Amino acid sequence: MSNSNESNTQEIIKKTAREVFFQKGLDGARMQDIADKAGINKALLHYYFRSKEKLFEIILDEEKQNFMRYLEDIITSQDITFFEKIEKIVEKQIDNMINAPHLPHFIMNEIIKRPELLNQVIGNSGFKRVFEVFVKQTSAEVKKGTIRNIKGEQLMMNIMCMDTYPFIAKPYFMNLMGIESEAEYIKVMQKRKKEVVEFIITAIKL
Amino acid sequence: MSNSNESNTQEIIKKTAREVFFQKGLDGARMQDIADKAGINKALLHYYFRSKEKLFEIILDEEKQNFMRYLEDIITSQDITFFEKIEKIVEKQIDNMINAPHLPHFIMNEIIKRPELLNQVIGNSGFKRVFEVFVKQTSAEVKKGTIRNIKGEQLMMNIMCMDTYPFIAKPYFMNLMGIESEAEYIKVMQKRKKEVVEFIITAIKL
DNA sequence: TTTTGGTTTAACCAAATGGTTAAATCTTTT
DNA sequence: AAAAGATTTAACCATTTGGTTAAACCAAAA
Repeated sequence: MSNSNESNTQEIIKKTAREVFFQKGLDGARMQDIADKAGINKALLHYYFRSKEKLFEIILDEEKQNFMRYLEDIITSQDITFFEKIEKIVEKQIDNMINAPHLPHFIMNEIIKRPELLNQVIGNSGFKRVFEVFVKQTSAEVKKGTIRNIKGEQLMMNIMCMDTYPFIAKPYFMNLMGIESEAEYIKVMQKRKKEVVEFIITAIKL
Repeated sequence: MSNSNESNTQEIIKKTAREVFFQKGLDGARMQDIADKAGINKALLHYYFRSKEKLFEIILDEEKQNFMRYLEDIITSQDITFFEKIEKIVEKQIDNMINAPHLPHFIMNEIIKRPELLNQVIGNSGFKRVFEVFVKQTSAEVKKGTIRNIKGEQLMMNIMCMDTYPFIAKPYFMNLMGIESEAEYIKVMQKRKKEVVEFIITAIKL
């Protein structure tokens, strides 16, 4: 390895650590394993990140920002219809899952182990406020008569369920559907986008 | 504690261990913690279950049987309509989640860490075969013209998503919806049953 | 060339943890 | 009362693992 790699090596470590933490969790992850997979040694690991907890916290901080934040723009936008919003939400959410398939499971995992994390993860995201906006928008659409009577909470829940769970239960669904490779599963998920949109729209449209 | 508790104590240990494993995972769980919460001591733990792995394996074996098996009766039954089947599947599945909320997350967690488990969990369940039956039934309904053109794989995926994910992301949804207690969340999930059924039926019915 | 900082090596420490053991105690059965 | 099994206590061991340290090495910048 060459010199002046400060940011480079640091990034390699973080990228590797992210993968290991995603797969094994905080407890299951081993510093030695991270070092090996990053192609460096344990001493250098601690040279950059003082401790396992520190490293974990940094990665959690970075990841939690990617968790749901992007929905704000779509939901608060004024120039598209409610149905178009749903379409964009589904597409964006599934795209994000394709890019970071382990994220929701990882986040939930750590929240279950240490419930204190919940506020840290959700609190800062501001998604709660956006969520309430969506709930009001849903009521408005019901009043307008564009969709049938449904609560925004349930609708958003259904959307998030259908976008997220196939990635949490990926190995399960892959086996069930006889899909062998990750690549093929991603293709199925790409196609699934418009299936889900159609499913939701059909379920609520009047 | 009294004597001749062989089965009794054994059950207490398993019940406690189940909770701890569900919450902390195999790596995060501590034998001392299990012993404390079960109101016994570490020595007795090893007296009944030789090792942590052994204990874990026993619990995993018991739990994986509760995972999805119950769907067979509903799907293969001849005397109810396709829509009634969906209704029963949703109700049964949500009921099961209420009784064992951590199960799917727990199972997925361990499968991610040790992919070899997948065959052990799904293979024996026989659900794959039942799943294929459902897929054929869906095609048949499409041909009959009772439902719109949709693949059985996607439909079943949607059903499982909406039944399961709200329990995996329970802390997240609770916070989002401003629900304070587990009991209240369960009530919401009870009500949700017919919402989900309505949602699905509306999404596919012609 | 000297200096600086990234990197390795290798030995080491302390704490946590799974697991064992032996003896004593208590309870139920015979 | 004696035997057998359940349970506790408490000490102990071996391993894993996070973390530290000191010395040496090496590449690039000054």
